[in-house]
Amino acid sequence: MNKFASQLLAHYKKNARPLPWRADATPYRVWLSEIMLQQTTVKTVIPYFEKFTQQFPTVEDLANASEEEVMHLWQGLGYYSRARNLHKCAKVIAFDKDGQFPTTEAELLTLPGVGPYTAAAIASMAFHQKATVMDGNVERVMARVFNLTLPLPTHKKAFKEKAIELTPNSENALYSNAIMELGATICTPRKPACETCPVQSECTTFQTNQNPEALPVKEPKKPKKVEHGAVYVIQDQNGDFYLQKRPEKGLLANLWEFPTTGWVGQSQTAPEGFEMIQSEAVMLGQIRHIFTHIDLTLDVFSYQGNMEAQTFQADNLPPLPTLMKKVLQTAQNPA
DNA sequence: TAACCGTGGAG
DNA sequence: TCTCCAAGGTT
Repeated sequence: MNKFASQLLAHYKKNARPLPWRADATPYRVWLSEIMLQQTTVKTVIPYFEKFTQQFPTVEDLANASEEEVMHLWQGLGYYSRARNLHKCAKVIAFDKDGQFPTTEAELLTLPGVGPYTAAAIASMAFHQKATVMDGNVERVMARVFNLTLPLPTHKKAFKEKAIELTPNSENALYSNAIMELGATICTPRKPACETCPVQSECTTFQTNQNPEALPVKEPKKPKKVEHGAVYVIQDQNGDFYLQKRPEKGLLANLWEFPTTGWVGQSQTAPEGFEMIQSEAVMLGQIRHIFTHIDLTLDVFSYQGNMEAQTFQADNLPPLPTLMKKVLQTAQNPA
């Protein structure tokens, strides 16, 4: 085993964080945690992981749940296509594969919601196969250890080749956890703890006294679209809320929302579709919500009346995305 | 293949 | 307030 891997493993064995999915690393629990951890921090994931494993102790339990139940538990975690793919994948495993996860990277890669990173993670952590996990943490560690200044994401392949070079033949599950934990806790994007790093002797950037915060180099991102619209919090005579389902594809797909106008790129909002109530609706304030690719501002209106949509009691609302929770918050507590 | 797809925290 | 970005995948 190379020196980088052995030093990293020695440190990890003494300092590993006791994460819930590590104690009992069954394929089901590893898979579930890895799907949740896609672009999501450990701290955010933990309560969701606990909820899911309590409600669905096995992949069969998850497969037999309703879509509504799964979406409800996922509420607030974001990237909702992950939840739909999670449910789809559970059904494949439970009903087509006799409850058994495939054990190789190539087979795992065919499952819904499982890409190159997650396939490698499951093969390594659940089945103890040799696989190289490649995520944002590992890219950053490789950039600094080898002082790679090639920009990402164009040169992802070069980073992966370096990561493969360092991957040990034994203790692969521990190593995969260890290198990501290094990136998450020591080799962090800003203010990395190089003084306490277990692999500083193997790190070119540290040894040549260069600035680790400058790495990895990333190509410029496209600016977000700025959009603006209006949302109407409409209550009937009983105080029940009118909600409608969003389209099955696209942003916040298939989730419930307060009725909104279209979103446009100007600062002026036309009450398209709500002309009839616009004159009587009361504007309560604005909310702003930043998505990955959209900077959205909504004018929040309230109105007493009726429309053609489903009503819900205030204390029994369906799963709402965070955007719509902000709308509700504004309606209940106007600025 | 580049665009799309949430949310919360750090600095 | 703004930028970055976190155990990425799909189309």
